[in-house]
Amino acid sequence: MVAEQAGVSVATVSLVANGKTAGRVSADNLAKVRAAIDELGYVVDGIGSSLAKGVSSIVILVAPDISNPFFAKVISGVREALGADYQLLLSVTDSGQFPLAADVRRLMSLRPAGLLVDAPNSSFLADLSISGPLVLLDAPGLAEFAPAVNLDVAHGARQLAAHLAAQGHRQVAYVDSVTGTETFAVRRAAFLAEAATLGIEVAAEHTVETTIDVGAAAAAFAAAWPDWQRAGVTAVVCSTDTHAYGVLQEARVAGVRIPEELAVAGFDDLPYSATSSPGLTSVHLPAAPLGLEAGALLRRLMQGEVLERAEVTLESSLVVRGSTSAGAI
Amino acid sequence: MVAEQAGVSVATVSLVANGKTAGRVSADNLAKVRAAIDELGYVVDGIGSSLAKGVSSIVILVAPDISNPFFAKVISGVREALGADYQLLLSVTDSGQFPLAADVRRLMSLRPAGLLVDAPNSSFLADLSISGPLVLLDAPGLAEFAPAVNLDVAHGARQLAAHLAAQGHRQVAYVDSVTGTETFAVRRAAFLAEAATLGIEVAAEHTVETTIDVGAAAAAFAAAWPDWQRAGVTAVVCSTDTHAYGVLQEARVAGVRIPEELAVAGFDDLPYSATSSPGLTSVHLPAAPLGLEAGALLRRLMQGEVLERAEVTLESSLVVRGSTSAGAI
DNA sequence: CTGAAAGCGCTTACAG
DNA sequence: CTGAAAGCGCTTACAG
Repeated sequence: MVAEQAGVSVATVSLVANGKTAGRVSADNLAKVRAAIDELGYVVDGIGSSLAKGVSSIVILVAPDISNPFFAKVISGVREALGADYQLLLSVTDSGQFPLAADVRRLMSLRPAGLLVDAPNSSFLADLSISGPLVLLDAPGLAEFAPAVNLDVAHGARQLAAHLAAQGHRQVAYVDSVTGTETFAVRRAAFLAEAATLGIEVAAEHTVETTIDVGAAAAAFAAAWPDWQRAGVTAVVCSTDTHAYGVLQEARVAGVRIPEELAVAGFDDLPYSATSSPGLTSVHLPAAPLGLEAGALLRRLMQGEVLERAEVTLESSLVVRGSTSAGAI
Repeated sequence: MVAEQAGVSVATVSLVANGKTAGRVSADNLAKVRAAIDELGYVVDGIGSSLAKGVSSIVILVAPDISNPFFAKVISGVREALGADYQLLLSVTDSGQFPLAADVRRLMSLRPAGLLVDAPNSSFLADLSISGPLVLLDAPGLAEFAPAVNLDVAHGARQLAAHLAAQGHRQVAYVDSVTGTETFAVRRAAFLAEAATLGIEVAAEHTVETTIDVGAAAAAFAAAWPDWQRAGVTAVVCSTDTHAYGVLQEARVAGVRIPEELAVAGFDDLPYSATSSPGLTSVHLPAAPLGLEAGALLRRLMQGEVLERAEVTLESSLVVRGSTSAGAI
């Protein structure tokens, strides 16, 4: 250890570097060591430190889809909550695909201080069996596995159903996501349930599923629209805004007038939804607070607190724009 | 080391786990160790391994703006090139902000096998002084620091100038990005130079700068448009599509007809650019190839090859859509 | 308050 | 082909 140039033992340097000097290092030595550290530009070796301590200062965020702009806000929330003590690293997979539990286990061999898992499905969590600090994001119904911060997407979904009903829609189509993530099941179930009570029919044959991709959604809509139109469908709800962009795109190509001929709505309220023409009606999800709460929870866990079955739920709400309402932008 | 249950030494297990058995482990022992590993679900501890070897199997990708959907494709290209031998971790910062060299130095204490740095500026690289395998992405003019994979954005920029000139525009405004990334300087310089030779004027007072954010761009445009309009500006070029979305949004609010009254174009060709209404004319940048080439280069470096001043340049090209051409979608 | 020593889990010459 | 041993850079009881 180079910083012994301060004329003290490695033990003392370690104490200083870790700020554990309270009543254990003389002011004199403290100053000498600090000077040496500054001078040499010494940085504690993360690997050696991690091995000795048993954990690193890394927090790993596992997520199936970082390409989603929604996610950038979640990340900045997490970073804010975690502060400078921990390094946030993203485990990325091909978009929409969840990593294999085996991959995560390999990540765990880096001894992260904590793990954040976004939008997991239950089989993934069951496979995982992780011991360290773990917080789930957007994992409805999975609070049994670990503390979770969830979004009440159901609330927004019901608002959306009410909005469409108020606009007079009676036959509605649904574009679902193929990923087996719980949140999509909740979005759909909540919307369908509320729609049913309001006299809106969402026929099984008016439901399609695609990956979370503009092109895929556009193609699916193109294939389905003739049937839907014939059946009197006047609105389509998409499980994500990304799907909705595909529908808007294809609708423009096909000359379908939005919202007069077809109303379109999505979930997520991505930044572009305010920009598209017409603006996209969407269920707004609080991305930054999601990251912030999850980061705060994980932090407490990493500091040794015991949080059993902690579950925070954040509200969602409908933002109405021109894609469902001729009056709006 | 638990897997000694195979009845061999830790050394032998290590050999097997690292696939270095060629002529060093008997078939008999090989089988026994493999069986034990499978049975116990043993995973080599990354920390211990890294400490002994001196490097980990982590590749860190440092980037100023992962919220950009463009980036998702870059990442998937990198992953594809890197394969299963390396774990890709993203170092995230607040969007648009580049990490401090000090932060990166702390990351380096994780002993990554390699480093990928996207869109750096030269002062960041000068501060960095990294020794291990390092590849730059989208770092025009910085090939002196490390092997780099660049995008020939200048080519697309010139095409854009030619396109606008052909459409008869003579007074054009420019919306730049505030981040000090080289690529933005190149985009602007190439566009301005070509525009000048084609008789297009881009007055200094018709240039604004904002962060890469739809809202910020919209606000800047709203403030500038009255002046621009008075001065006869008929087209605005944005340094990113994200800026252009803000312009489109605000133009709609202000009742400016696109492209008749104002033509709008951007750079990046993000997925949403095909979806907006009108579609956004944009300089297409090959995202996935960028990641793929950079990953391949880094891989060679990590395997010990020496690549001096390697520089790969990928082409850009203009995609014309309705925002600059009434005939297009 | 301070330092010598053990130990974290591995890998790699080295001797056999 | 195989195993005992040293060492990677740190941290943390422990003895002084």
